[in-house]
Amino acid sequence: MPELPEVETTRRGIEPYVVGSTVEAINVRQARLRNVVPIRSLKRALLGTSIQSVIRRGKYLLLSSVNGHLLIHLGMSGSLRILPKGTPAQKHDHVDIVFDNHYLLRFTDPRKFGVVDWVTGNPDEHSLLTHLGPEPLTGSFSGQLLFERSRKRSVAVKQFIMDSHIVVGVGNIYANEALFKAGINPLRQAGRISLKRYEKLSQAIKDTLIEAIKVGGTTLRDFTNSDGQPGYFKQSLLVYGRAGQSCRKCRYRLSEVRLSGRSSVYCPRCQK
DNA sequence: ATGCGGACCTGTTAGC
DNA sequence: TGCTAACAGGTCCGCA
Repeated sequence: MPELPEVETTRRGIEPYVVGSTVEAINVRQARLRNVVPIRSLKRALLGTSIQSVIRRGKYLLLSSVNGHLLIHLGMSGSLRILPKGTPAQKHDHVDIVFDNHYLLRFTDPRKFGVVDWVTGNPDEHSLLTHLGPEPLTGSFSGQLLFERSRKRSVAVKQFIMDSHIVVGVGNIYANEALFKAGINPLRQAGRISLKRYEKLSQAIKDTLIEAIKVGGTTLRDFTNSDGQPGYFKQSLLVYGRAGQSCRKCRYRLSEVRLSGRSSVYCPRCQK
Protein backbone atom coordinates (compact mmCIF):
# COMPACT_ATOMS: atom_id res chain seq x y z
CA MET A 1 0.00 0.00 0.00
CA PRO A 2 2.17 2.80 1.20
CA GLU A 3 4.99 4.44 -0.66
CA LEU A 4 7.22 7.18 0.68
CA PRO A 5 4.54 9.93 0.79
CA GLU A 6 2.11 7.71 2.66
CA VAL A 7 4.78 6.66 5.15
CA GLU A 8 5.87 10.27 5.64
CA THR A 9 2.23 11.29 6.14
CA THR A 10 1.95 8.57 8.76
CA ARG A 11 5.17 9.71 10.42
CA ARG A 12 3.98 13.30 10.71
CA GLY A 13 0.64 12.15 12.03
CA ILE A 14 1.92 9.96 14.83
CA GLU A 15 4.90 12.09 15.86
CA PRO A 16 3.07 14.57 18.14
CA TYR A 17 1.34 11.77 20.04
CA VAL A 18 4.33 9.52 20.38
CA VAL A 19 7.39 11.69 21.01
CA GLY A 20 7.88 12.30 24.73
CA SER A 21 5.28 9.68 25.67
CA THR A 22 6.15 6.67 27.79
CA VAL A 23 5.23 3.15 26.72
CA GLU A 24 2.87 1.71 29.30
CA ALA A 25 1.88 -1.57 27.63
CA ILE A 26 2.41 -3.51 24.43
CA ASN A 27 -0.25 -5.84 23.10
CA VAL A 28 0.70 -8.31 20.43
CA ARG A 29 -2.14 -10.23 18.83
CA GLN A 30 -0.37 -11.46 15.71
CA ALA A 31 3.35 -12.02 15.91
CA ARG A 32 3.76 -13.69 12.54
CA LEU A 33 4.86 -10.74 10.48
CA ARG A 34 7.89 -10.41 8.25
CA ASN A 35 10.25 -9.90 11.18
CA VAL A 36 13.85 -10.62 11.92
CA VAL A 37 13.64 -10.49 15.74
CA PRO A 38 10.66 -12.19 17.41
CA ILE A 39 8.16 -9.44 18.03
CA ARG A 40 7.68 -10.41 21.67
CA SER A 41 11.25 -9.58 22.55
CA LEU A 42 10.62 -5.88 22.09
CA LYS A 43 8.42 -5.74 25.17
CA ARG A 44 11.18 -5.97 27.73
CA ALA A 45 13.22 -3.26 26.03
CA LEU A 46 10.46 -0.80 25.33
CA LEU A 47 8.16 -0.94 28.37
CA GLY A 48 8.59 2.04 30.68
CA THR A 49 10.79 3.97 28.28
CA SER A 50 9.78 7.02 26.31
CA ILE A 51 9.92 7.58 22.56
CA GLN A 52 12.41 10.27 21.66
CA SER A 53 11.96 10.54 17.92
CA VAL A 54 10.11 9.15 14.92
CA ILE A 55 12.25 9.12 11.82
CA ARG A 56 11.66 7.69 8.37
CA ARG A 57 14.19 5.79 6.29
CA GLY A 58 12.74 4.99 2.89
CA LYS A 59 9.45 3.29 3.66
CA TYR A 60 10.58 2.29 7.15
CA LEU A 61 9.77 4.15 10.35
CA LEU A 62 12.02 4.11 13.42
CA LEU A 63 10.58 4.95 16.84
CA SER A 64 13.61 5.46 19.04
CA SER A 65 14.00 5.10 22.78
CA VAL A 66 17.10 4.98 24.97
CA ASN A 67 17.28 1.20 24.64
CA GLY A 68 16.90 0.90 20.89
CA HIS A 69 14.53 1.40 18.00
CA LEU A 70 11.16 0.05 17.03
CA LEU A 71 11.37 -0.61 13.30
CA ILE A 72 8.09 -0.57 11.40
CA HIS A 73 7.31 -1.23 7.75
CA LEU A 74 3.76 -1.07 6.45
CA GLY A 75 4.21 -3.60 3.68
CA MET A 76 1.46 -3.56 1.09
CA SER A 77 -1.58 -3.15 3.31
CA GLY A 78 -0.33 -1.85 6.66
CA SER A 79 -1.32 1.26 8.56
CA LEU A 80 -0.58 2.97 11.85
CA ARG A 81 -3.30 4.86 13.66
CA ILE A 82 -3.53 6.86 16.85
CA LEU A 83 -6.62 5.77 18.78
CA PRO A 84 -8.05 6.44 22.23
CA LYS A 85 -7.01 3.85 24.77
CA GLY A 86 -9.50 1.03 25.04
CA THR A 87 -10.58 1.12 21.39
CA PRO A 88 -11.56 -2.50 20.64
CA ALA A 89 -9.23 -4.37 18.28
CA GLN A 90 -10.51 -5.71 15.00
CA LYS A 91 -9.46 -8.65 12.91
CA HIS A 92 -6.17 -7.40 11.48
CA ASP A 93 -5.07 -5.17 14.34
CA HIS A 94 -1.83 -6.95 15.19
CA VAL A 95 0.10 -4.74 17.59
CA ASP A 96 -0.78 -1.93 20.02
CA ILE A 97 1.78 0.31 21.69
CA VAL A 98 -0.08 1.87 24.62
CA PHE A 99 1.20 5.18 25.97
CA ASP A 100 0.90 6.97 29.29
CA ASN A 101 -1.23 9.67 27.64
CA HIS A 102 -4.74 8.89 26.46
CA TYR A 103 -3.68 7.16 23.29
CA LEU A 104 -2.36 4.01 21.73
CA LEU A 105 -0.54 3.42 18.46
CA ARG A 106 -2.14 0.58 16.52
CA PHE A 107 -0.47 -1.40 13.75
CA THR A 108 -2.94 -3.00 11.34
CA ASP A 109 -1.99 -5.13 8.35
CA PRO A 110 -4.36 -7.60 6.64
CA ARG A 111 -1.74 -9.10 4.35
CA LYS A 112 1.00 -9.34 6.99
CA PHE A 113 3.75 -8.20 4.63
CA GLY A 114 4.70 -5.57 7.19
CA VAL A 115 7.42 -5.53 9.83
CA VAL A 116 7.41 -4.63 13.51
CA ASP A 117 10.92 -5.31 14.67
CA TRP A 118 13.32 -4.30 17.41
CA VAL A 119 16.78 -2.92 16.68
CA THR A 120 19.60 -2.23 19.09
CA GLY A 121 22.73 -0.39 18.12
CA ASN A 122 22.98 1.48 14.86
CA PRO A 123 19.77 0.95 12.86
CA ASP A 124 21.67 1.55 9.63
CA GLU A 125 23.31 -1.81 10.24
CA HIS A 126 20.02 -3.69 10.50
CA SER A 127 19.78 -6.25 7.72
CA LEU A 128 16.69 -4.59 6.25
CA LEU A 129 18.27 -1.13 6.16
CA THR A 130 21.93 -1.63 5.54
CA HIS A 131 21.80 -1.96 1.77
CA LEU A 132 19.29 0.81 1.11
CA GLY A 133 20.04 3.50 -1.45
CA PRO A 134 19.82 7.26 -0.83
CA GLU A 135 16.74 9.21 0.23
CA PRO A 136 15.13 10.74 -2.87
CA LEU A 137 14.37 14.05 -1.15
CA THR A 138 17.94 14.76 -0.14
CA GLY A 139 20.97 16.02 -2.01
CA SER A 140 22.48 12.56 -2.04
CA PHE A 141 19.99 11.58 -4.74
CA SER A 142 20.56 13.00 -8.19
CA GLY A 143 20.44 12.35 -11.91
CA GLN A 144 24.17 11.83 -11.76
CA LEU A 145 23.67 8.97 -9.28
CA LEU A 146 21.00 7.32 -11.40
CA PHE A 147 23.19 7.68 -14.46
CA GLU A 148 26.28 6.20 -12.86
CA ARG A 149 24.52 3.30 -11.22
CA SER A 150 22.58 2.38 -14.33
CA ARG A 151 25.53 1.89 -16.66
CA LYS A 152 25.57 -1.61 -18.16
CA ARG A 153 22.18 -2.36 -16.61
CA SER A 154 19.68 -3.90 -18.98
CA VAL A 155 16.64 -3.77 -16.68
CA ALA A 156 13.73 -1.54 -17.57
CA VAL A 157 14.17 1.92 -16.10
CA LYS A 158 10.94 1.55 -14.13
CA GLN A 159 12.23 -1.51 -12.30
CA PHE A 160 15.55 0.29 -11.83
CA ILE A 161 14.05 3.27 -9.98
CA MET A 162 11.83 0.97 -7.91
CA ASP A 163 14.90 -0.92 -6.65
CA SER A 164 15.49 0.21 -3.05
CA HIS A 165 19.20 -0.44 -3.44
CA ILE A 166 19.29 2.35 -6.02
CA VAL A 167 16.94 4.82 -4.35
CA VAL A 168 14.39 4.28 -1.57
CA GLY A 169 10.72 5.14 -1.41
CA VAL A 170 9.70 4.98 -5.07
CA GLY A 171 6.89 2.46 -5.41
CA ASN A 172 4.63 1.56 -8.28
CA ILE A 173 2.38 4.62 -8.30
CA TYR A 174 5.11 7.23 -8.13
CA ALA A 175 7.41 5.37 -10.52
CA ASN A 176 4.66 5.51 -13.14
CA GLU A 177 3.97 9.17 -12.44
CA ALA A 178 7.60 10.31 -12.41
CA LEU A 179 8.41 8.53 -15.67
CA PHE A 180 5.46 10.24 -17.32
CA LYS A 181 6.58 13.66 -16.06
CA ALA A 182 10.10 12.99 -17.30
CA GLY A 183 8.85 11.75 -20.69
CA ILE A 184 10.66 8.42 -20.35
CA ASN A 185 9.16 5.11 -21.48
CA PRO A 186 9.07 2.72 -18.50
CA LEU A 187 10.34 -0.13 -20.70
CA ARG A 188 13.51 1.63 -21.78
CA GLN A 189 16.69 -0.08 -20.64
CA ALA A 190 18.21 1.74 -17.67
CA GLY A 191 21.70 1.62 -19.14
CA ARG A 192 20.62 3.34 -22.34
CA ILE A 193 19.40 6.63 -20.89
CA SER A 194 21.48 9.79 -20.97
CA LEU A 195 22.64 11.83 -17.99
CA LYS A 196 20.46 14.70 -19.13
CA ARG A 197 17.34 12.53 -19.10
CA TYR A 198 18.25 11.09 -15.70
CA GLU A 199 18.52 14.62 -14.35
CA LYS A 200 15.00 15.24 -15.55
CA LEU A 201 13.86 11.95 -14.02
CA SER A 202 15.42 12.57 -10.62
CA GLN A 203 13.75 15.97 -10.51
CA ALA A 204 10.41 14.40 -11.53
CA ILE A 205 10.73 11.87 -8.71
CA LYS A 206 11.41 14.62 -6.17
CA ASP A 207 8.56 16.81 -7.46
CA THR A 208 6.07 13.95 -7.48
CA LEU A 209 6.90 12.80 -3.97
CA ILE A 210 6.84 16.34 -2.56
CA GLU A 211 3.48 17.10 -4.16
CA ALA A 212 2.02 13.86 -2.83
CA ILE A 213 3.28 14.53 0.70
CA LYS A 214 1.67 17.97 0.59
CA VAL A 215 -1.79 16.47 0.10
CA GLY A 216 -1.37 13.55 2.47
CA GLY A 217 -0.44 10.79 0.00
CA THR A 218 -2.57 8.71 -2.34
CA THR A 219 -5.64 6.81 -1.20
CA LEU A 220 -6.68 4.18 -3.74
CA ARG A 221 -8.80 1.99 -1.52
CA ASP A 222 -7.91 1.93 2.14
CA PHE A 223 -4.91 4.10 2.91
CA THR A 224 -5.62 6.56 5.71
CA ASN A 225 -3.36 8.74 7.77
CA SER A 226 -3.00 8.22 11.51
CA ASP A 227 -6.26 10.13 12.07
CA GLY A 228 -8.18 7.91 9.67
CA GLN A 229 -8.29 10.55 6.90
CA PRO A 230 -7.54 9.70 3.24
CA GLY A 231 -4.85 11.33 1.08
CA TYR A 232 -5.82 13.38 -1.95
CA PHE A 233 -3.07 12.76 -4.48
CA LYS A 234 -5.32 10.37 -6.40
CA GLN A 235 -6.89 13.40 -8.08
CA SER A 236 -3.47 14.40 -9.38
CA LEU A 237 -2.51 11.03 -10.88
CA LEU A 238 -1.57 11.49 -14.52
CA VAL A 239 -1.13 7.86 -15.62
CA TYR A 240 -1.45 5.38 -12.74
CA GLY A 241 -4.83 3.65 -12.94
CA ARG A 242 -5.69 5.45 -16.20
CA ALA A 243 -4.85 2.78 -18.81
CA GLY A 244 -7.03 3.17 -21.89
CA GLN A 245 -7.91 6.75 -21.00
CA SER A 246 -6.48 9.75 -22.78
CA CYS A 247 -3.11 11.32 -22.02
CA ARG A 248 -3.46 14.58 -20.14
CA LYS A 249 -0.79 16.16 -22.32
CA CYS A 250 -1.51 14.90 -25.85
CA ARG A 251 -4.87 13.07 -25.62
CA TYR A 252 -3.39 9.85 -27.03
CA ARG A 253 -4.67 6.60 -25.51
CA LEU A 254 -2.53 5.46 -22.53
CA SER A 255 -0.98 1.98 -22.79
CA GLU A 256 -0.46 -0.59 -20.06
CA VAL A 257 2.24 -3.25 -19.75
CA ARG A 258 3.29 -5.46 -16.86
CA LEU A 259 6.83 -5.20 -15.61
CA SER A 260 7.79 -7.91 -13.11
CA GLY A 261 4.14 -8.26 -12.26
CA ARG A 262 3.51 -4.56 -11.68
CA SER A 263 1.11 -2.60 -13.83
CA SER A 264 2.86 0.12 -15.79
CA VAL A 265 0.85 2.80 -17.53
CA TYR A 266 2.40 5.24 -19.98
CA CYS A 267 1.76 7.42 -22.98
CA PRO A 268 3.41 5.93 -26.09
CA ARG A 269 3.61 9.41 -27.62
CA CYS A 270 4.95 11.44 -24.70
CA GLN A 271 7.26 8.78 -23.26
CA LYS A 272 10.15 7.62 -25.42
C1' DA B 1 26.66 -9.39 -10.15
C1' DT B 2 22.29 -9.24 -12.58
C1' DG B 3 17.76 -10.58 -13.86
C1' DC B 4 13.83 -13.26 -13.30
C1' DG B 5 10.12 -15.79 -11.13
C1' DG B 6 8.04 -17.24 -7.05
C1' DA B 7 6.95 -16.64 -2.31
C1' DC B 8 4.69 -14.40 1.53
C1' DC B 9 -0.91 -13.08 2.86
C1' DT B 10 -5.90 -11.42 2.61
C1' DG B 11 -9.48 -8.78 0.55
C1' DT B 12 -11.88 -6.87 -3.34
C1' DT B 13 -13.33 -6.78 -7.95
C1' DA B 14 -14.02 -8.39 -12.75
C1' DG B 15 -15.78 -11.87 -15.52
C1' DC B 16 -18.28 -15.92 -16.65
C1' DT C 1 -26.52 -14.50 -7.41
C1' DG C 2 -22.42 -17.28 -6.98
C1' DC C 3 -18.05 -19.14 -8.02
C1' DT C 4 -13.24 -18.36 -9.71
C1' DA C 5 -9.41 -15.88 -11.22
C1' DA C 6 -6.90 -11.90 -11.29
C1' DC C 7 -5.19 -8.11 -9.06
C1' DA C 8 -3.59 -4.82 -5.18
C1' DG C 9 0.38 0.69 -2.53
C1' DG C 10 6.24 -4.24 -1.08
C1' DT C 11 10.25 -6.84 -0.64
C1' DC C 12 13.08 -10.98 -0.03
C1' DC C 13 15.01 -15.28 -1.70
C1' DG C 14 16.80 -18.76 -4.69
C1' DC C 15 18.06 -20.05 -9.11
C1' DA C 16 20.17 -19.62 -13.82
